[in-house]
Parts: sequence; structure tokens; C-alpha cells
Amino acid sequence: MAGEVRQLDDRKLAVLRAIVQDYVGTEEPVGSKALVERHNLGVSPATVRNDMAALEEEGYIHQPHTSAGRIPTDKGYRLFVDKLAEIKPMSSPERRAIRHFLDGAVDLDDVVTRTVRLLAQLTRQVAVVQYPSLTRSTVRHIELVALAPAKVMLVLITNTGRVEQRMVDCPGTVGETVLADLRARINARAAGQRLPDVPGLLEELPGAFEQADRPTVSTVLATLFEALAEQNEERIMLAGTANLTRFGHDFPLTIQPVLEALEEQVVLLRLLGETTDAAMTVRIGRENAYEGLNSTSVVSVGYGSGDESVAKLGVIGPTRMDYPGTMGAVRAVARYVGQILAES
Amino acid sequence: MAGEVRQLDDRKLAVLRAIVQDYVGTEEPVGSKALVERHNLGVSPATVRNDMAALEEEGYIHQPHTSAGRIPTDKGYRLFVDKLAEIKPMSSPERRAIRHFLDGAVDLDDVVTRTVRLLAQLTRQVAVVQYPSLTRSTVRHIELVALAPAKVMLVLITNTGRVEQRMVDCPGTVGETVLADLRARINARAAGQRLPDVPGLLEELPGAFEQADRPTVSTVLATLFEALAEQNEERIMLAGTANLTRFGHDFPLTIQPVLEALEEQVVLLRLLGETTDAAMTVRIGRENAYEGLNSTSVVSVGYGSGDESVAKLGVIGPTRMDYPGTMGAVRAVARYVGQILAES
DNA sequence: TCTGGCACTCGCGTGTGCAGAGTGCCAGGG
DNA sequence: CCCTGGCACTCTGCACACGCGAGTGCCAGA
Repeated sequence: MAGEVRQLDDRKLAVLRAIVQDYVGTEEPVGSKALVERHNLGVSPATVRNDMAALEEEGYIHQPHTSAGRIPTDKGYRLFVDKLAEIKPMSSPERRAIRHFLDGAVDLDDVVTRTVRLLAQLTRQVAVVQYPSLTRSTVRHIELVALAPAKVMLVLITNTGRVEQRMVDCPGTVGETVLADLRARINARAAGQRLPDVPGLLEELPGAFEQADRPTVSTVLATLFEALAEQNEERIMLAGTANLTRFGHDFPLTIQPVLEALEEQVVLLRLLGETTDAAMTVRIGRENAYEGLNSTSVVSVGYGSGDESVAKLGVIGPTRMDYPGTMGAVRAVARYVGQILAES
Repeated sequence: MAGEVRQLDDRKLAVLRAIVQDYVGTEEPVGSKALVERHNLGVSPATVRNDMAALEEEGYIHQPHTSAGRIPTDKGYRLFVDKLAEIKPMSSPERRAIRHFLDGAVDLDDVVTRTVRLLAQLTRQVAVVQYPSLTRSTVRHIELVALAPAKVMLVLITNTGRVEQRMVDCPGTVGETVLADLRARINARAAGQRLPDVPGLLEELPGAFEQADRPTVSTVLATLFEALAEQNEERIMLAGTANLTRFGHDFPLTIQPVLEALEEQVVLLRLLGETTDAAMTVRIGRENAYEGLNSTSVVSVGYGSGDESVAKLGVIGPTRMDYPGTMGAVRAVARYVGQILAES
């Protein structure tokens, strides 16, 4: 008896899976007859109808109008993603294409640009790539350049290749020897350290200088700390907005809030921020906090040069998306970007 | 008699102006009756109809269907922009708002970001701002940093605050003294020079070094020249794509090619490239070379820190746009950005 | 040269009718 | 007890017809 119950449930799940697959393919509500024709479930339309009724009762599917086919709900997609589908690995030509496309990059900007375009093209959706975040990275080098007697340029270079620069207006003239000394001391202590740890390591530094130079040193350090702390500066790159036109028929209504969301870096950052670091995150429809994205799904994952992720990337598309394929593409791209970053 | 002929022409032009203004406001074909009601031309609808027939004959307006009102053609807008309209100056509160908004910027990235957002908001259209181009700028400073025994980072800083960095893999170990010497020599000759002129000035440089160091020097210089020459790297910033949703009813058809165009930096760069430097350029509808933008108009102008323009900015909107207002906003923003750049 | 009048043309919104797809339910069979 | 075939029902989408209103072009008169 218990066996039969499970049997039943298995079939319902199969029906749900079939509905999701068909709907994603055709974009039209799917009916019982079409279902049995296209997938060879070994039962009749009537049986499927009963299962559909049950699935609707449970809230996994929904019919837009009384005599139309069924459409998966957010809950239905959720179940599909969690239990019914597996991430579809990229084919080996696809892998080669990815690798080839990313290998040509010359600097960090280029890596990010290429990545985001690639992802948009692979998934035919909107792609988002976050620049390797300052917080997670380590200091590769800090450079001080005297531009004018009392003007110093500070350049911060991270292990991920990111460069941040700041102008410093010093309280007085800065001697070249002092600057060289300061540069050496800063780098001796900070190089290789994680950015958030750096201020603690440099705190005592002004004490090592002569009284006269301390204001200058302090000013430079203050600017450096500011640059280190400025997490807001996390930048994001977008591509594939033109793919939004494939969204649906009730077009302007759906697309406008999405375009607005995409313009707000803050929204995007928060969106990616919700990604749990290593594992791939899928947010479906109303699961997204930002309501402009209530009819979209976000697939995101962290990427990084080593084991740990320094930033995130992802894809935004309609809830009706090809989840296995999208997840496969996102995962593959994230891996390769990680490798590229590790190499450089 | 000649006076009467001119009188007539003047009225036709007034009619055209009125049609453009009304159509821009209402987005609906404008008829003769509505026209005389809203603008007080001192004549009857019938007279206006005759003028309209003449204007249509000349190709300035066009009726979408036999019994509908008239819509300006590209040629009509062109005449409007050239002869019938004046750039509308910003009101003084608007000027203050612009100034205030832009003054808060801390670095070049920030200036560009703020500018593009401001422009999008003011015009309620898509704004495009080109980063100050490397070609036009001058060298402020070139920095060389040894990251590893045979790895040097090259940082190029321009007078417009732009920073470009490159990794250099040297043929052998690089001594710190050699590097310091090279740095000093490069800056002595290149600082203050226009970027395209720099390679010529540094050509002879390897000769000043010992035989053993020349390969390294040459490698570094080669990378520098490459960075200088790389005009392709001209970057562009976009904002206001969400405003595209206000385009029209035949929406997806119109908007898709536009979104595609906006994704192609190359297209945008060429678009801005067509701007004649100082004067404001307006490209209307089919005047745009890129056919995806055939139903849009582009208003663009150069901006710069001094007299001469280092880059361009502009706005992309439907051919049916408020030209005087848009041109006013573009001009005002360009001026203020120029000032900001000059100050920093 | 402008004006008022008039007949004409269409686009658009509304309403009706029909076909097709899909459902829910019920009774019968394994 | 579950599955199946059949049947009546519901609803959408589409095609077509119709009438209204906006707008025009033209003509005769001031």
C-alpha cells in the first residue's frame, strides 16, 4: 500500500516535470492531452487531469482561465528545481568555446566584460557579474606617487587585479624620501593581507615617523582606510538587456520594473548578496525581495580565484526559464572565470 | 506680393512648429481643428488644412491613415530643429540642481556615473557619456611598480583622472634602480604630453640604458605604447534604459533593436563619433547610420576641461522628443561636466 | 486669399457568433 | 481502489459586421 502511494506521487511529480518542461518550451499553458502525447507517461489524459487537479490543489500549478491549460507556479518551479531537475552540464564544444572566449582577456575589466557577455549569450538572458569585491581580496601592492608638492596619488592594487586610486591633498609639502619610506613600510605590512585587516596593521605607523611628517602620514593613511572600507564601490557589469524583449506579450508592464531594477546597482548588489557563497542559488519569482523582479528568476553563484569566492555572478530571466541549462551555464562560466583569475 | 508669399511661408512654418509641439506633447496625430484651438494662429481650420496639404506635399509631415491627423516626418523634425526652435535654456533652479549633483563627485568614475544619471533623469531618456578619451588627454604620470622579480605593473594616469593599468612580464629580473631610473626618464619626457605624441618622445630611450637592461626597457615601453594606442578601450557609460518603456505602443518591435544597439559599445562610440566637436549635433531618425536606431534621435555634444573637447555625451530618444528641452539639458550638463573636469 | 460647408474616407471600439481546446465529473472495467 | 473513456460545459480567441467620430479634400462664396 505504501508502495502504491509513492508510485502515485512519483507520477504526479513526473507530470509536474513534464508541465514545466513543456511550458518552458512553448510558453503556452499546457493541457492534459498534449502532455501525454509529447511525453510518454503510460497513462491516459483523464488520469493526468486528476493528477493535475491534485497538483493545483497543492499550489504547484495554476490555470490562468477556467478552460485553459496549466502553468507552473513559483512553488512548482521551486519543486522542479529542488527535486525534479539536474544541472545540465555543458557539452564539451561549449566548454571549449567558453574557455577560448575567456582566455583572450587582458586585464580585469576585460575578464569581467567578456564574462558577462558570454553569460548573456549562452543563456540568452540578462547576465550580471560583480567585480571581485575589495573586502574579500588581499593587497598586492600599494603605490604612492607625488604629483605635486602637496598632492599624492594613492593606488591600491589587489590580488584580483583590481585597481583603486585616490587623490590625497596633504597638509604640507611631502618629501620624496618620506614618501618612499612610507611606501616601503606600508607594503611591508599590508602586502598579502586581506583588505579589512589592513587598517589594524597600519595603525601604529605614524609613530615611526618624525613629528613633522606625521600629519602627512596620517592623511595618507586616512585616505587609504577610506578606500579600503568603501564597500559601496562594489561595481557590477551588465549585459544582455536586449534579451528582455523575449519576455512575453504583456511586455511593457513586465519589462519596465526589470529595467529599473537593473539600473539600480544597489538592487543588483543586494540580489547577488543573497547568494550563499559556494552553492548555486536560485530565487524564483516572488522569492526575490525586490518586487520589480517578482516575475523573474535569478540564478547566481560565487566565483573566486581559489577555494573561496571573491564575488558573484548570475543571470536574470523570466520565471519561465530553462533552469537546468541556465544553471549549467552559470556554473561553468563561474568555474572558468575562477581559473582565469587564479592564473593571473 | 513677395511680402505676401513670405507671409504665407511664415504661416506654414508656424503650422509645422505647432504640429511638432502638439505631437510631441500628445503622441497622437494632430488634426487641423485641434491645432487652431490650442495655438492661436489667427486662421480657420480650413486654411490650416491647405497649409498641411502643402507641407505634406513637401514631405515635412505625413498622415498614417487617410483620415487621421498629421505626424511630422524626419524631414519635418529636421526643419523644426534647424529653423523653428531654439535651445531652451535651463531654469536657474535646474542649473543649481545640476551643479549641486555633479559637485559631489569624488573621482572620474563618479563624475561619469553622476553625469549619465543626471542626464537620463533630466531628459527622461537614455543617456550616454563617453569617458574622456585617451587620445585627447595628456599624461599626468606614469608609474612602474615591481610586483615580482620579473613582473612589473604599469600605471598610466591622465590629466582627466583616468587610470589605465597593464601587467608587464619582463624577459629577466628587473633591478629596482633600473626601474627607478626608467620611471624618472619616462616621466621627465612624457608628463604633460598628449598621449599620441608620447611614443615618439620615448623612442630613443632604450639607448640610454646599459645593454643588459635594454630588453626589459623595450618590453615595458612596448606595453606602454600599446596602452596608449588602444583607442578601442574607449569606455562608455549608459543610463536610463528604463525610459525606453515610454517609447510607444508598437513597443517590442521598436525597442529591441535599440537595446541591441545600446549593448554594442562600438555602435555607441561611432554614434558619438559623428558629433562635430564643439557644436551640438542632432541626428534624426534615418539620419542615423545604424539602422536599429532609425526610429530614434540622438542629441550629442562634446565636452572638455578647457576649450577643446575630450569626449562626448548625449541622449538617445524617440524621434518624437522635446528637442529644445533635450538640447538645453545636454548643453547645460556638458558645460558643467567640463567645468568639473577643469577644476580637478 | 481665406472661410464655411459638405460629402467622403477610414480607423477603432463594440457586439455577435463560431470553433477549438481544455476541463471536471461520472460510470464502468481491470 | 485506481484508471479510463465519454460527455457536457466553459471559456478564449478570432473573424466579421456595424456604427461612430475624427479628420480630410474640395468647392463656392466673401
